[in-house]
Amino acid sequence: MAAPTPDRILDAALRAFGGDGFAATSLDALADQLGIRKQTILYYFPSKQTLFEAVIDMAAVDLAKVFEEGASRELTGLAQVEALVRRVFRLAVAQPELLGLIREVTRPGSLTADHLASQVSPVFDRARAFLQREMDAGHLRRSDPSMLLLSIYSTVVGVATELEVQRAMGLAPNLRGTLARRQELIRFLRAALEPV
Amino acid sequence: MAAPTPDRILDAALRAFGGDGFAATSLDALADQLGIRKQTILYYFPSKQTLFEAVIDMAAVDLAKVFEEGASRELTGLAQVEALVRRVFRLAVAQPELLGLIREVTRPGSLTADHLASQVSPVFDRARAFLQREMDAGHLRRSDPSMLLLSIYSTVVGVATELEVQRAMGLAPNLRGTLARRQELIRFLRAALEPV
DNA sequence: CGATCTCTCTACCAATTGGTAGAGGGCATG
DNA sequence: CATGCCCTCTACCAATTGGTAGAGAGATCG
Repeated sequence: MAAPTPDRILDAALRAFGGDGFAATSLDALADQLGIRKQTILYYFPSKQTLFEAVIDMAAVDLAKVFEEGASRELTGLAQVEALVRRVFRLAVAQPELLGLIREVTRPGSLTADHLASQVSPVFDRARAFLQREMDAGHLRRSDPSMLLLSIYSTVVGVATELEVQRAMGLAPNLRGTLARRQELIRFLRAALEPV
Repeated sequence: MAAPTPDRILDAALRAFGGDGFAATSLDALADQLGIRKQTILYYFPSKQTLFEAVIDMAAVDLAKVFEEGASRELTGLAQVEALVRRVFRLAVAQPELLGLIREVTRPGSLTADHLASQVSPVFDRARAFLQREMDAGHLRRSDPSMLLLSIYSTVVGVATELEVQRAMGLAPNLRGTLARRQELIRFLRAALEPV
């Protein structure tokens, strides 16, 4: 109750947009869920699109934080990659909607893609530079850093996100299962990345 | 013009649902695009949900085909995995909406997930059994087949699907780029999978 | 006290949604 | 010709959508 209204709206909107998607989320439903009227939402965010963009901006900050967090620790090579995977998984458990939001935005033809891209690409640039440095130093097996990053990204987000696929494969989507999946993914990445 | 109306509807619906999502697709828009009336759609598919399920069934058949295609060739280990990756990429180029549809269905809480799951899980079972066999035979590095499969799946679909992410990373989303990405992914998988 | 500002509300609205009812045309079969 | 079936249509509809207009409550400030 202490949280200011705009923050509460952003929070609920993140869950709704990330969970159900932009089109499937109605302002009325959002308002109901918050115990306020739709017009209160429109007072702070003049249109649904504006609200969506605000949510993305907020999400981008959180995401950047996840990446930057570890950058300071000065771990090398695989240790850094592993730490990143752990952080993304922690995020996936704590805020699964945030990863869902990414998938919503990265839909081909999304008008809002640029919005996220401009915020996230510097983060990617730093990550890429890091990988390049570690390869040059011999701490990681050599390969194209951009594509390596894309592969890591896709795998981590995919494994962390695609609950239904996991269910279809017969993997129980509980916490223990998630941790096991994380472990397996790290082994997988290690096998692919550790220097020969 | 020769194609029967229901087939044309299914085709357009796959593109629309896979590209824009279920909620963002309206029957009116679909009909307009086909040059028919919405009621004609509702004649063949009594509700939007029914149409969606029909599209999923159709997609599941196509997907299963992609997997089964290679199963007969009796390639071993990595060669088989590589061939599969190539087939999925070919599919991603030819019918990107199909992969988009998967992501739509695998959204958490999707009511239609069971529908796809029941069709796809036998395919996964076979793939899992294959991996297990190849590991036992020493053709692949040993690891948990389920999670390995999930990792492969996530990576392939992710790399093939997330065009906008790629754009954000500065990778041009053209055909040449896609092929390069495929190549890098195969290298990545090989590094992770080839027996020590 | 009166004025202004901040916030949330009620009251509407035009447009779009998925879906129903049923007319009518074409074509085959009796 | 008549009957019935297959298909696509026009005509509607109730519900929901995002959004506008503006009232009113409460605090702040002169």
